Amino acid sequence: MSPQPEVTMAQRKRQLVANELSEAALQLLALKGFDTVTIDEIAATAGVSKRTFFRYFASKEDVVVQFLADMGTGMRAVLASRPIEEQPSASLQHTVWVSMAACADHSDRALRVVQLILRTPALRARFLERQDQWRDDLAAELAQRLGLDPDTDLYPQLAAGMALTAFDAVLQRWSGSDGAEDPAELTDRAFATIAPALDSVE
Amino acid sequence: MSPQPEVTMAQRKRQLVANELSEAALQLLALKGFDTVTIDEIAATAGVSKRTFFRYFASKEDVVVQFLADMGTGMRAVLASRPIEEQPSASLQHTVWVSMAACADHSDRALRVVQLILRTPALRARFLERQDQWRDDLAAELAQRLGLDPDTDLYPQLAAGMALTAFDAVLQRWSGSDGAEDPAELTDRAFATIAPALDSVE
DNA sequence: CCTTCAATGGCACTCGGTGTCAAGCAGTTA
DNA sequence: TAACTGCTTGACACCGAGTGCCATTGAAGG
Repeated sequence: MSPQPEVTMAQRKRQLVANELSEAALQLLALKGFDTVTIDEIAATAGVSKRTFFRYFASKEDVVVQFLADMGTGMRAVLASRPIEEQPSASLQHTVWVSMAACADHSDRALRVVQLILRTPALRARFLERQDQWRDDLAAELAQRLGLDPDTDLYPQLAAGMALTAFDAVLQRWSGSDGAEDPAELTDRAFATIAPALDSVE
Repeated sequence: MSPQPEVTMAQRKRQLVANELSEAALQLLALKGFDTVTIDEIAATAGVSKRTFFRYFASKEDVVVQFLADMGTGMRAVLASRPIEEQPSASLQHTVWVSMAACADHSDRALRVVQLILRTPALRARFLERQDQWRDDLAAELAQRLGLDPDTDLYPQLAAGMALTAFDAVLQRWSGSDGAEDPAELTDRAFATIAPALDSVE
């Protein structure tokens, strides 16, 4: 009768502590501001020690930004899954659209997190850092798809940068409207502006 | 007989200490890596105390990134100085071109600094932060020039983002080639790709 | 000569972050 | 039940970044 449910109890407990920590951090940071809240405070609220906090998260910023971790590899995977015949603008638009949809899905938590990130300089900096890595990933994938040499052609890097510029703009509007504006429609509008540059390669 | 040469000796000394600090930091950081060098070390090399270091620079990253400080306001000023009839792509291209030219001018120092920034994660993060502010500035200037409402139109933000994407790509190539590639030519190529999107507004 | 003011150095302190170690506890084997 | 193993935890010491405070110095100025 399910002696080993594939996940040991230790693993479940670990996940539980991570959630506890994450939730405590989010609440405190949103309430009191990023730099007035100490890690001891967060850890104490979650009922663990400061040392344990750092066994789950690498830094104070990471508690908030961590949920964006695999979004980068996710974006590259989505882009890679598009048909090769598709126009770059369409492939990239779909890629951004999927990420926005992921946010809008659990908009309860995602919206709070995004708003906190965008209005907190230290967190926004980490977010930009992540985006920078995503750009490299997308550029590499684009170069491969189009058979371009990323060392001579500027296109992959520029196209990836434009797509993420669109993503950033859409995310900003979406969070600025408290989730009221439609992510899909915003994405459409942004790519309507950008597309002429993305597809101008022959 | 110029009793007050407009600059007091205290001011000159201040500038001198700043240079000393900046030079010591650049040399040590490039030599030993960003995180293995302590601020005490930098200060000692420059012949001052750690406390004095923080009277000149807000953080360890600032010693390196500081020289980019007014580049942002500079870019906005350049954009604002372009004739209004000019196509946005041309105005923005010129704006980026001026910044690159500023780098290429004192390429002795600028190249070292840029290379250090781009290959050091902590410094690159600060650089991205700065760029983020520049984007806001450029977007605001664009919106004003074109009579657009930045709260409804996505164009200003997107156009500014694309221009800075181009700037980033060009800077990366330039520093990657140790200054061998021509900044002006790189800028031309980048904007050749981007321009169709920038001028598609009617 | 005396005053004023800015720059400095030293010191103590907070906080983020890390290495280390001993203790607690689940699961396993005898 | 006892012993062993492996993982998680808390406590402690420690380092470096960054700040507040105060006493000292030295240049400028009356």
